[in-house]
Amino acid sequence: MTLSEFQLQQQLKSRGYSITHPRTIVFKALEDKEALTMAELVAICGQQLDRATVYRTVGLFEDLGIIRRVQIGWKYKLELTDSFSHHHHHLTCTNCGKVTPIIEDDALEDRINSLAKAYHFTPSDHQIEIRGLCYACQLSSIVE
Amino acid sequence: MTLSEFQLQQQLKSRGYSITHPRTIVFKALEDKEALTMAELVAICGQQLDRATVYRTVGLFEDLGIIRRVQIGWKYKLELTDSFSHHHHHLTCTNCGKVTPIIEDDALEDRINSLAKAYHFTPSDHQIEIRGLCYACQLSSIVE
DNA sequence: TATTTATTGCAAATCTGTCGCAATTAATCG
DNA sequence: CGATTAATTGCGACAGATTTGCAATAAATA
Repeated sequence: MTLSEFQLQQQLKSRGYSITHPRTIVFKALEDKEALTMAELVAICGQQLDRATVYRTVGLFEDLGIIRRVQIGWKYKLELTDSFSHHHHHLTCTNCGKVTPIIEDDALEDRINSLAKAYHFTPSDHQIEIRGLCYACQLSSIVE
Repeated sequence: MTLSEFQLQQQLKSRGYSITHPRTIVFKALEDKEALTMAELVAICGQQLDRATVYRTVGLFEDLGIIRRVQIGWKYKLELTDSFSHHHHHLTCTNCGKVTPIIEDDALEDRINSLAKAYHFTPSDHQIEIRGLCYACQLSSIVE
């Protein structure tokens, strides 16, 4: 069992939820992966789990702060929250669709927090998506 | 005709699309407004336009860079892009759902652009959503 | 104003996400 | 470990969101 999996079990147990096979499957599907769309997640788990179960599990995990939704391109995707992965943001290539994670940047995080404060907000989470052309697509667009 | 409306017509014409009544209606519905959900937009235009037309127009406007989708809470909303409004981001209250626009902040924008550059990305757009508690909800949560 | 082509409305089809309920599984306790 | 209890799941049905084909209509062009 991975450390994250152990954490998951703690989280569930401490909040009075059972540790079930479906919940473990959904969690593993998201572990150490780039964000997935709901359709992708259902496709991965779908052979073993009912669609409704995947939806219910995602809902529960969101409530528990285990996963969060982030917008990527036109859709939202699901990924583990910072407790189970590393805080990061996303670069999306509008040409090829490739998603690159941006590792945490203190200057950026500080600015975000100052802004929230300036608006009298107590921030709990935030997401940033930068859309544009990745290096490969810039090169190929020059060639064309 | 507003300046923006003129710009819209230029955009459409220069890319070979017709300037139609439905397209004008959808554009006006979004002009000078907070971001709308698709359901809200359909409700506003729905009496004059077919649902399918609203969807098709939104798709076209996204392709043309006239409108963009931003994530607000768990849903996406639609708003005019920077060429037709002012660049801004969003604070979403996770308690009452209120959305507050954050006016442009140079320090933040600079950092975003530097990061994109560091990853060899040519950025075209970006969006930031900060989730948390607004001032009013912080006060009421203390009272409880 | 007539012609040509793009665009729209309509209806049907498809996805997405939700719900109630009976069957199953996990947790608890002896 | 096996029986009991309560939570969870799978299934089928359903409501809402989004897409599509096609005939009717409107915009652009000359």
